[in-house]
Amino acid sequence: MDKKATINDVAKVANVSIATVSRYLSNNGYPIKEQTKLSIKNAIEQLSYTPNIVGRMLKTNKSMDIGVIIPTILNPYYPAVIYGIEKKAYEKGYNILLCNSQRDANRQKQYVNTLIQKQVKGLIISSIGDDYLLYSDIVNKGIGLVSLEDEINLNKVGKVLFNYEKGAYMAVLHLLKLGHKKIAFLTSPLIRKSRRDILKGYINCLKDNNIAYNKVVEINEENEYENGALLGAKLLKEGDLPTAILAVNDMVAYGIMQYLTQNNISIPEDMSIVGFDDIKISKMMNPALTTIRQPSQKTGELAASMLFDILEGKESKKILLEPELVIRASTKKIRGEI
Amino acid sequence: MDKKATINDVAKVANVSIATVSRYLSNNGYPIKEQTKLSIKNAIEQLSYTPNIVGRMLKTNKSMDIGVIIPTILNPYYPAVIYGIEKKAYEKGYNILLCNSQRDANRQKQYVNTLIQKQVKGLIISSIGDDYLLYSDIVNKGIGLVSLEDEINLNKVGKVLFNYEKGAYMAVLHLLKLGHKKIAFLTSPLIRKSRRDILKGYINCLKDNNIAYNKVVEINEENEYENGALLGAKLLKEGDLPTAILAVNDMVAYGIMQYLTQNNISIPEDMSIVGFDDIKISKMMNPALTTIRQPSQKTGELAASMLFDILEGKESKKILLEPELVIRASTKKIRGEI
DNA sequence: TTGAAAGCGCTAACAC
DNA sequence: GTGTTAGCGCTTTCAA
Repeated sequence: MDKKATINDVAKVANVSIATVSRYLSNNGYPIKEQTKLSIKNAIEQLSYTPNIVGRMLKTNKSMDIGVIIPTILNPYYPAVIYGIEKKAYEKGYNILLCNSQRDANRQKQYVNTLIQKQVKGLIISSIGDDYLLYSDIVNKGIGLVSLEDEINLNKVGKVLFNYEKGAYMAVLHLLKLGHKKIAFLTSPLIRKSRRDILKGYINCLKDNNIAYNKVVEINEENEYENGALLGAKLLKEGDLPTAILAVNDMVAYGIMQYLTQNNISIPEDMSIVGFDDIKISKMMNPALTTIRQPSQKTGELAASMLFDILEGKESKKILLEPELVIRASTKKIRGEI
Repeated sequence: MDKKATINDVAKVANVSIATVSRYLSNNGYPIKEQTKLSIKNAIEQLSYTPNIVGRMLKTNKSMDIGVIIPTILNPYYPAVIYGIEKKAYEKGYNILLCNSQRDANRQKQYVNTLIQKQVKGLIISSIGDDYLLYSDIVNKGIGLVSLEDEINLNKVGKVLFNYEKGAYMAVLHLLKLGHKKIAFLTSPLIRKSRRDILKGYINCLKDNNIAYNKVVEINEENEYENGALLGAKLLKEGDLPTAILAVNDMVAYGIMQYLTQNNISIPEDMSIVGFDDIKISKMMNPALTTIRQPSQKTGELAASMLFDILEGKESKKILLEPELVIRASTKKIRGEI
């Protein structure tokens, strides 16, 4: 492997100064003689020179990277968000440094610090925990910050939020209308505001409709795909079964469905279930999942657009996306109801 | 926003030289008086100083970024690969610059060049096209390169491959054993070697078993989720229907299944279908998808490990992962067969 | 139209 | 133990 060529090498070969080469590269209309251009062009090809952006960054302090921190790429909701972000970023010439926090506050903090050190221009984060010192440090350093889902309630931080509470309310209402009176909420650890908001919506809807029965089944650890089975098992063990379930998200709903089916509880005949997210495959499941739609790709696009607005000096905004109930086949009228 | 503090500011506040601060930061056992350490520590906190890695990179030429280029993050196979890569990268302290080529050779080239400019130490790519000039440029610049799926047949390039041909062969054999004699292959554009290898396996298995019927349905464009419906429609229009289908991947299989079901062709009663990949959700589909397992997360881990080995000066390797047939409920004996 | 040179933030060789 | 300084690759001001 040859050592990488630098602008100096190009200048030497082309027999011009590095300033001229730099001007040629920046291609900003600065007048250069055609012949000079040509010899620089040749030198670049000959050396297969690629500019070192690090040199430029140090000089201009202009990075073209943004950081994206998500809980886990294994839940298909997030790839869709990333897709939206990348779409906008690509248009603007930005690259994405992708980090999975694995819902670990320490790991998240580590990543944030690394990203700051790497001089990212902006950061889009679906955050875990509420380390406001960390967040305000980001902002104070002039790094654009946009929060997803769990709001970071700070000035100058863009927010793309979702009305989780209302979504849960709609889901439970749907079940009530189908005649269900025993509805449980099965959830991963309630360590995120978004999840606690879903719980709120669940509780409020029951209260508003004078339903006494409520059952919240929570597990202690994030186990990704296994969450559903754990929750299903815990539910069965506790007894006093519900007739319907609200799951904290679609992936968990799948796990629960699979577990219950294996245990001879059929869906929706014996148990109705509503998910949360509406990831792409939910409509292809069988039974197709009734769920609350959270627009993932749009969330990503909005977040990226907002970030770039902030970087261009515009005010940070707060967008609240509204839920939509998507009724499919995993919910039905309770047995005996007409 | 305050301007970011630099090592100079810290030195000034702590009343020491920048060299001492640098030594303090590098934390490599170089002796520093405890008291000096303390005042530097205080200065850093006071200024909420974060080291600028760009300065260090320029000096040491040691980046801690690797690039990852995949076709599309919307196919859940790739998030799983990324998960594997990130796991290993995190252990090594590397960050990931994520790029979706969208299966566009130009876009891929653009991303590669950007990544080179950004001085990534290595690159893991599920490549599109065969721009060998581009690939050898990467290697010549001393950047570690590992190719996934479609082999980049160059020296010093690590390869994590999968036996697509054998996988397809196994899938078709499975269908033949179930009594199917009319088996079609439905595929996205055959622009990738991996897809053409699947085609080969399909053809060879039919040939080896003296089956005359063969039908390859290919569409012209990548349409992500809509591929399946397009393929299903094209299949029905052509007539002379098969009794079983091999799909180029699971996502496409879902699309086909959905389309056929909507058109009153039930699976597996009227049509058997085999997918390719075995993404997580395939076992949760209904009918659960019979498919060829391609170990996604492991692919990512192996690729990352191999890349880091290359960066440490070890020989590049070639790993061929073997397929596994996962029989579920989307395939059954043909009508009339015992 | 071009070149010389300062300097971005940092590390490391060398000096004390 | 600590400081001085050159220089990494680049942009940009100033001068010619």
